[in-house]
Amino acid sequence: MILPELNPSQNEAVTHAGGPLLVLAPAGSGKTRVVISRLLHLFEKHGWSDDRILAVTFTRKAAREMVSRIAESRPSFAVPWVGTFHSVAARMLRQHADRIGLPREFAIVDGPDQRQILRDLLEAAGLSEKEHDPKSVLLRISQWKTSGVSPDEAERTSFGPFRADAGLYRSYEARLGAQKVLDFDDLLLRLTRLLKNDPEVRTFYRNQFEHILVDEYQDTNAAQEALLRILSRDGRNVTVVGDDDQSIYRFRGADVGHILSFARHYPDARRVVLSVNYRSTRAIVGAAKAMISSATSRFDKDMSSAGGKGLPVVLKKAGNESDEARHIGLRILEKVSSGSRFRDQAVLFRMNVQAQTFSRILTEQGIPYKIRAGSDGFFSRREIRDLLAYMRLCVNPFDRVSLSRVLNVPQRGFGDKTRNRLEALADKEALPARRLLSLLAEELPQKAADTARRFADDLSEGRVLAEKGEGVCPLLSFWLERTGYERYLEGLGEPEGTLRDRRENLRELSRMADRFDRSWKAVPERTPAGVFLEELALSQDDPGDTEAGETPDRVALLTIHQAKGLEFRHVYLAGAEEGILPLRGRNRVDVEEERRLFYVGMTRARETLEITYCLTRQLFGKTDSFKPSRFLFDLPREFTEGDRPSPAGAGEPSGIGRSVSGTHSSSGARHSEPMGVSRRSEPGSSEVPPKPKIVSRPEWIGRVVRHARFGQGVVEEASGEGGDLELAIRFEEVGVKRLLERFANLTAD
DNA sequence: GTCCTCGCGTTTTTT
DNA sequence: ACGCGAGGAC
Repeated sequence: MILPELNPSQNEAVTHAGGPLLVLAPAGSGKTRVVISRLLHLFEKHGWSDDRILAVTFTRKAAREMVSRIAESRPSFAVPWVGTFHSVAARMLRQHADRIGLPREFAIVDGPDQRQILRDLLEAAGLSEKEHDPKSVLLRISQWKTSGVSPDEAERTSFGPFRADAGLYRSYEARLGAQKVLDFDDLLLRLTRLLKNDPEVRTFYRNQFEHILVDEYQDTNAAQEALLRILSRDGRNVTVVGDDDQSIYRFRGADVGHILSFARHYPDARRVVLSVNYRSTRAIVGAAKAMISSATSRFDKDMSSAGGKGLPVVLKKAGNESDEARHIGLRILEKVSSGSRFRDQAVLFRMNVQAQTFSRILTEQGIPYKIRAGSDGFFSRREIRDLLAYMRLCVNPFDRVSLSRVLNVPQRGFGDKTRNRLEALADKEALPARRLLSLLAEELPQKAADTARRFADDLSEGRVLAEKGEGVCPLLSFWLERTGYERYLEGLGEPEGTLRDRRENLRELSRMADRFDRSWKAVPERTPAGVFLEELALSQDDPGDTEAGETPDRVALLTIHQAKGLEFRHVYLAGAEEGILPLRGRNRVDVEEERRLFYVGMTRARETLEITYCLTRQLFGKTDSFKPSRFLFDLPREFTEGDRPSPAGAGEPSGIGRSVSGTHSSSGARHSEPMGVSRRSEPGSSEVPPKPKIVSRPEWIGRVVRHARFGQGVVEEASGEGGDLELAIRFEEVGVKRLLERFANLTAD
């Protein structure tokens, strides 16, 4: 097959035959094209039918893009097995649900549901949310689950407050089981377990998929990696594509170690590096390359730009965040007057709060912009969650979270007392909602009992409607009408605007249901509502985001995380300050991940890149002064211009391990304002110290150790830096400490 | 059962 | 600054 438009390494990645393949695809290296070309190449070369290849992505957006790109190239292919890890797993699990005692219509609980379950469990256990923050406990539970630690083991190896967390883990699992629902982790874990225990199913899929391709492999977590391994023929028929430098999701379990050690885990894996950047100018690539090369754990890749030299990366110092925004606004207008559009430009920052200043200032300057809805997105709106809860109860009557949510919405006169009674009944025995309500009715006074029975009847009616399978709209309308939801909203006494928004959201939900019903094709043994709800559960997409067609001419205001995978002609990377980027959180920072984040931000730019930093900034209500980001010192003079920061020696970040700042600053830098002294590199010492070998040491995580002074603790993170093993250990008494294993003198416990 | 006030903590986000 | 949760008042 002739692929004339591909460069040699792209071509190698596309045509590689046999054996595991790792494609290292840095920003702008034509990754998507290579992925699509490879899939088409495999189809054509082998004459496989279109269900013989599995392609997994991390986001639905990426999956959608893959599907449409394939369709563009070869409309004849359907490629049914393209999806997210979770959607693919859900599909396989439903297929074989009977083998593991799951109903085919098992529901999937999302983040807010999980949090609600945990809150209920905390209350039942008499624990406070203060000491057991639901989010962190869930994170902990997720770590336990993904690393294969059972509640029993967790209880054995935990101590202090974690003992209680382990107890919560046990009851959390029990409650999910009783409700016949799975969380996101379960989708992967249960499938992996099924494949492990059931040779028939395992053989079935291993035979079905001639080839498996994984995109954004640097974002895989342990559960996904385990699934990939068992689903594939021991990795023989696997292609993974990714970029270790763009791994920015460690906080949610991604382990860059998977991509870094791919060759170790999959013997005779072939590695192809796509090293030509077709996106950005030489200046941008040069600056980004220099800055990421100071990272400690990465593949040493070469990168070159296929473009022209371009304009230098501009560094700009601003007095405060308003000045910063005003400056960027003016630059945006300059670009527009010289022919660029607003939508060619993007402002990138570390934290969502930073968007507020830009929003205010850009409005003043008359610049159109768009901000992606954050946590107040469509699917976290009360009206949406309420109606979805009603619908979910009809698909899965065991869903306690949904029942509890709508118990008193609209008001039925059920308060805490009634709720507790209901919870107690549900604890005793797993029963469908209508049975629970009938039982409850027996304990209630006449009037309340009638209400409970009416509610139970409504639920039965809704259930019948859902089972009939005539679509989502009838079910939605049923609940809207039966609950008098509009009247309920009116009675809330909220401001006019809020009420209007809520009504508009409900209309949007109806439209979504309508669109779904129109395109709905019968799936054996599944109800439309079940499929609809699964689609929503697996996509927390803002519906506004997915509206196709028009692309309004607006500047994009994005966090760097949101910008991943996107590109813009002109990028403004704002807030390049110590404490912001790298961010200094309450706990500690993972400077390496922050560096990659900075890198991802830089590499979004095609033509121009401007990086700004503020001397002072108002954050959390008070004004503080900030120092320029250490990463700015890694940008070579050759590719930059403007306000190069002068190294300030004082106030190095505390903690063990050398600071990055200064160590790698370009040796020839002249310091216009030599206020600091110490941090200059010796002239001629521009040699970067030899790259330490990797890196992530997952085998340490979860180990219980004893320290002479701090006592007993559990290892939360482990990474090798400069040949040393650095551990983050949570101690019972003193909290999290970061220690070098070499010096800490730890004993196993 | 609902409203109000006080105090605290504050990343990043997908499925 | 601001929102959220806990706890008290009505």
